Amino acid sequence: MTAMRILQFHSNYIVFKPIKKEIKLAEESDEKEKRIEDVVVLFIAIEKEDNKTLVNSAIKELNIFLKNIKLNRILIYPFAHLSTNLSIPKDALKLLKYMEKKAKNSQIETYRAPFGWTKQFTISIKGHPLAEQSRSYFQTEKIELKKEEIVSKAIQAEEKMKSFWHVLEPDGTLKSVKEFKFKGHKNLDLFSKYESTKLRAFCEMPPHVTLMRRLEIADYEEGSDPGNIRWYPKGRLIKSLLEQFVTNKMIEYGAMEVETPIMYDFKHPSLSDYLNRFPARQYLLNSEDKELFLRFAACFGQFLIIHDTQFSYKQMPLKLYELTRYSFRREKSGEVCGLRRLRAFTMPDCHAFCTELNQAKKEFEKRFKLSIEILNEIGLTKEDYEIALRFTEDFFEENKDLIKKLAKIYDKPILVELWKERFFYFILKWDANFIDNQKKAAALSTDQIDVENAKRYKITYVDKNGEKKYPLILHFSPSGAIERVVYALLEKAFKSQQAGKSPMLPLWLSPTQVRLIPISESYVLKVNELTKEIAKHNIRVDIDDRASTLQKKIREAEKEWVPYIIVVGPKEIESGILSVRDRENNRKVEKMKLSQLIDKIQTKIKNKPFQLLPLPQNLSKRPQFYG
RNA sequence: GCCUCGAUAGCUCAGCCUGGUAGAGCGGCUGCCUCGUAAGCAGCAGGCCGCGGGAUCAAAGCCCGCUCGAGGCUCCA
Repeated sequence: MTAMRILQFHSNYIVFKPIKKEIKLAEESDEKEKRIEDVVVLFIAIEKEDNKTLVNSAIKELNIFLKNIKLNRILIYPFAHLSTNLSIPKDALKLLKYMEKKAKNSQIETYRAPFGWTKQFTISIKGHPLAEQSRSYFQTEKIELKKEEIVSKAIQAEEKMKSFWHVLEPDGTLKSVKEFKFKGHKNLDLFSKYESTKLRAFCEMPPHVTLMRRLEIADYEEGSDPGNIRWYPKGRLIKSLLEQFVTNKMIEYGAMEVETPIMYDFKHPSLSDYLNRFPARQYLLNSEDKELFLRFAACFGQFLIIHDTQFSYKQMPLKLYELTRYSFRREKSGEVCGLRRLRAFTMPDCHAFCTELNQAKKEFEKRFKLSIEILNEIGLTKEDYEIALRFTEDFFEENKDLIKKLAKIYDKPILVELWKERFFYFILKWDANFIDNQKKAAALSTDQIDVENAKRYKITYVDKNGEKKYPLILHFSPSGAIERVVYALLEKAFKSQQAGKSPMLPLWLSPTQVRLIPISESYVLKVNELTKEIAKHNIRVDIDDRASTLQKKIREAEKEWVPYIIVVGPKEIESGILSVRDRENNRKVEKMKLSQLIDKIQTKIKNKPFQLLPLPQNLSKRPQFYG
């Protein structure tokens, strides 16, 4: 069979130097050392049967390859040692020159090492999978046949997976994305484009990263793996409050909180099957004779519990809940970003085991409402996120009632991803997506109806007739990863700042809720009494007792996003009327009694968890974690 | 994981192209000021110029590799 052999390397650089002419026909050369950076080097031996047609198809393939690796530079390097069937030098040189011309004609930056010389070379080859290739170019008919086979298989797989994008209106009508008018739904438009066309915007450091550091919430930890975050006291407080809040909500909903291990035996029979389908993103660790992996969700722990649990239709839907601190996913290094996408994250995860589809649908709807409520109480309203619903054509035809209900509950257009056939383990899924300042979407809450894993984990319940049956499993995260909620709150605050408002966190999450600023040092002692009085009412209050000016202290409190700032001097001490600077109300100073302030705050943070200030009450006693 | 860019004082950054003594502002410390709603004044301390290698008489600077970060690609069970 005729074939042209090319050994192809994507190299960081190649240095070569012609040493000695080998044949009469050798080209002229200056015999100087040449260096070419970031180049695809093609080592070629021209064989007897090689011809222009083969060169043409080689260049064609090469073009595709270059596009793939986003490079446009090649070096044609005659290398006789590749073959024992070399053509005569005259023909070989002719063909090499033809190849050079063809490459140049198709806009490739082309270099060629001289023909007919012994050359010395050093090459540094890149590490990616496509960097080293040996290619053979066959006669044309052969190539086409091969391609056709590949293409038809790819099309089959793609058809199955292909997504059709629609928008579901609150009244339940389904329109294709092309038909839908996005006017007035800017974020949905962005989201649909993000999902379907993968269009990305350009920005510098994500705003929330700058903020999480400046506000001493969280920071990167270089001493760990990328995507593992350090949390400073203020950040730990915020995160802890969110964790408590979501957990309380889930217990109220009727879920039973459990705690399960973070690492599992790689060889466990129920787990290995599932794992081997997705080996790419796991953290693996070896411990003595065991191979373990870190969980990437709470599924394993809860499934293993429920596998050993006796339950019947009478106890269903049965709900288990766990706040995983942490779940681990070894996301690709280029995807890890700030608090948006981590490798170690805190995930509230609740599984509901349902008897059959009707029960699952009912539960699904209940949780959909619950999620919207939870996000809202956290401080993320329907305006802050967009919902996507994903299902198969069949499911939609048979369950329009549920889809319509969901549309009505959300009361805002929903992006729909429709598949011809089921490809994943679920038949229905929704997710809430936050659109950030870089116009990137990040999923928060999500729920799905899983029809595969009960069988895989041998989870059964006993039905009315005493028979063992596989339940449907709902996978629910009421808020999404807690880190991601913090990210969304910070990005939201930045958005409001861009809109000319004072950025802030919700009052119940603000590390300092009230800051007292004594008018001068001589008032510190008296103001301290006031601080204690306010702290008694479960309000996080602190006092700026540092030796600095009043104006500067106010500026710093504003930069810290403190919701209420109170300057205290002789007037306040005598009258008992406080001048309260209210951040939410455009930083206007309002006069009120201490009891009024306490009432106001307590009303606003009613039903939210409380935790004490995690820092010294006196600012003079606080270290500076950042800046 | 790939491509491109970046890393200099606790923070934000200049210097790098064209190699030859390490710079500013903020912050910190000390002193003065004792202040009425977003930056008072002065002085001092603070640097393995991300890490490792190379070429050079000489490297923050040039070359190679690595780590971490950003954008893009890809991916997101």
